Amino acid sequence: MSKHQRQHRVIRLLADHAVVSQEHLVGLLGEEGVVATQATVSRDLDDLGAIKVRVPGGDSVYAIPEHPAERVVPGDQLRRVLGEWVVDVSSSLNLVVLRTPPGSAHVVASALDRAGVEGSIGTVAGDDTLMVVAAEGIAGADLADRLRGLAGL
Amino acid sequence: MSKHQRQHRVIRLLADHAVVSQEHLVGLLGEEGVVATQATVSRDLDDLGAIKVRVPGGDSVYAIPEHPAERVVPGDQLRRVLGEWVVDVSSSLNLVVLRTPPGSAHVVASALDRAGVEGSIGTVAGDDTLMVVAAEGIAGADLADRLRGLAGL
DNA sequence: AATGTTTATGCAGATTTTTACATAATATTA
DNA sequence: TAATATTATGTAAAAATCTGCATAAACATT
Repeated sequence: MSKHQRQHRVIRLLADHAVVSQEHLVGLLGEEGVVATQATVSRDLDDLGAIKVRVPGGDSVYAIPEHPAERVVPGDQLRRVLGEWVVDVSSSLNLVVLRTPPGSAHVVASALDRAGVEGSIGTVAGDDTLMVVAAEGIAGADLADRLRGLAGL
Repeated sequence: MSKHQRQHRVIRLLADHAVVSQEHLVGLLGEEGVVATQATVSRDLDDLGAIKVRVPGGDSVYAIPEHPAERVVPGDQLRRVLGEWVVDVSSSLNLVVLRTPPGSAHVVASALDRAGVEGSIGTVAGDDTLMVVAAEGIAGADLADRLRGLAGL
């Protein structure tokens, strides 16, 4: 059971149950035969950008914000994705073009979107190429430099 | 410098230079400041599906087949990709539906395409979902079972 | 504020991945 | 075919990742 697979179960469990604590979540995972400790689910919830929200009745349950903008990919996680998948960065005017191995552009675009990179107003991804549109007043070259840094290039 | 990043350089170097041996490639990488041994580039070339082709003049150089179908993702590599990214597998008639984390469906589809999975005639990927079309005479459920196995589910 | 509950995190061990070294296997050339 | 050059691979070390334990920090309740 990979980390992604466990985290997918977490997402489903949060949708299906009113999970009030991390120990609760550990229990629910256990019922599915997935063993994990509170420390691990704490990190999973962090990875997934989950938040605890108050619900009518006074108690609070975990949930994953619908709107991606509310989710936050911690900088560390973004760096990990860029470092692994981005193989080239270039720019022109207000655009930054990132290259990836075949089929991987969406992974990177998705991470960038969720991380809400400062100075980027959006991304589009093809198969092995994605473009990041720099906000007005932001030079693509500067944004490119920043992304290059994150990618370790 | 991640493995993907190094392999991307290999692809570029093979396109730009007539690389006659793995030691040659090691040298070219070295010129770019990337240190790697012959054993490593041997595995890289394998990962990339590179082949050695005869060119006019009698010597043979490395190249990566244009047509993806000529490339082969070794079974081990495919298993790795599916195990990491596939979080759910289901099927209906001649279709298998795979779910992945957001943005990762293309990675999986791309790997499946290049691996040339027996009984699959093609894939389409969205953001977190991809479909595999089973060949006529192949039950989607059977194909699904096989993929589930590869994904460790 | 004190107590109890819940969550985050430093650290170490376990696991996985990557890579180099050494060498076996293969291919090439004389 | 023998000698040489090239490539593949078993093995171990290094590096990176993941996870549990222990505990600190944060939060809630009385």
